[in-house]
Amino acid sequence: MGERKKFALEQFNRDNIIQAAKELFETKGIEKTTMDDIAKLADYSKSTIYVYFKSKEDIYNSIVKDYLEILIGELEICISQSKDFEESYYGLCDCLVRFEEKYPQYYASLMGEENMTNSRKKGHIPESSSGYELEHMIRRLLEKGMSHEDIRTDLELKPTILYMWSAISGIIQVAERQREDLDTRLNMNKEEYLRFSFKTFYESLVRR
Amino acid sequence: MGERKKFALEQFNRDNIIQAAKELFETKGIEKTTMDDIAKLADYSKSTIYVYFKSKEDIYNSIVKDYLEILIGELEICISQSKDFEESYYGLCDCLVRFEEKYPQYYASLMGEENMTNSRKKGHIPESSSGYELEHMIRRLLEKGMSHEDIRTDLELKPTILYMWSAISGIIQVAERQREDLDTRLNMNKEEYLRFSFKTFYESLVRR
DNA sequence: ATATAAATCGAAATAATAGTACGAAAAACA
DNA sequence: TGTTTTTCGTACTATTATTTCGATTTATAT
Repeated sequence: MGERKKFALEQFNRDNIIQAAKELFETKGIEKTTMDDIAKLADYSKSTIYVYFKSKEDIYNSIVKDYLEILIGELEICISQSKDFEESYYGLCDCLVRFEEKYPQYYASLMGEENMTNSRKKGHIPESSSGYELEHMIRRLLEKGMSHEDIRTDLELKPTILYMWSAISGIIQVAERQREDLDTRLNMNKEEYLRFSFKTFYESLVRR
Repeated sequence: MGERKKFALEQFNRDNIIQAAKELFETKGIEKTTMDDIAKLADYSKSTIYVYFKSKEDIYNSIVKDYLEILIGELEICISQSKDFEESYYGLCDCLVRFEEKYPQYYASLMGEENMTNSRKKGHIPESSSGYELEHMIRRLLEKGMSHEDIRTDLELKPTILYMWSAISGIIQVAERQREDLDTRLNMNKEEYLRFSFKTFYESLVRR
């Protein structure tokens, strides 16, 4: 009987909790947000929170998963609309940069740069490997829309795609980290530096 | 009077504590290592630990700083011994890869990928910006040993150095993260993938 | 050797917070 | 109306970083 309804209700409650947590994580930061905070804002008792999520990390991972889907959605649209490799490439770069700027916290998690509690704890492998999923997704997207005609003939497609992804994510990461210094050192803002790097990299990949 | 001696003693104590912490962090992991553990292993009372370090994070940061110096030392040697840009480049790559494999935990911190407690806490900027120092160092090293003759004439030197650094660090990061999958997907091991990527990138930079 | 100062210790107290326990109250349901 | 499910509230446990502070040991100087 109440199977579907029950499920819907459960989702409803989980969503409320996640919504509250999201807000708090963004304003107070993850570490400073307590389970009591979340309970209060979501207007549930703490016990109830623990009915729907088994831990704070569980909540965090759910949020990350949400953002993963958002990002993947954006990437899919952006790539599917592209006419050729060049458009896909720049679209992808742009998409990632915008996402990183909008949700730096979650971007880092999605990239596998970090977990909630930097759990490099010996032997503790994060259950939600959403971090890795993203890279698989990207590779799938690129493999689909890309052919041997698009890149230099001396490069093998599959390793090149991963290589390309490495470079792009490295560029974005460093650009963000060095944002302050770009101006001083290079007389460039982040925008310009990114354009320069993406372009230089693109041209190095394409057959000339 | 006892100025020099006092300083030496203080260093001695700090070193003992750091030594103990290092051991514990590596065996038990950072989070699972308590201040009591450190005190016991270092054979000091907990109160004394707090005389020399103001927090657990302070200890961690000191350790990271040590590794930063080690890495920088290795890089300096490796680059100063190189005859030309090609050697510097591959030496740098090799150095970083070896370091990353030896001390993955500290490598990540040095790279600014993570702090002890992933302190993306709002407004909390890590005091010890050792993360950023590394990048400056690398840039200095490369700028010194590199000239306009080494890279394509259409590229400006300074932005290119940062761009190069982005790509290298991205490649290493992704290679480590995807280590498991490289075999399945690319029929390559990490070693081979890295060689491929570094080489491809190098050739894209160099004037042909 | 002895008084003074500095370093260290011990042991208890504080504080913060994740997660648990469990009976009572409320809501949904049959 | 009786039964089941959900939610609540409150108190409790457990862990740990960090602080406090008087007592004790060690070094230094007179």
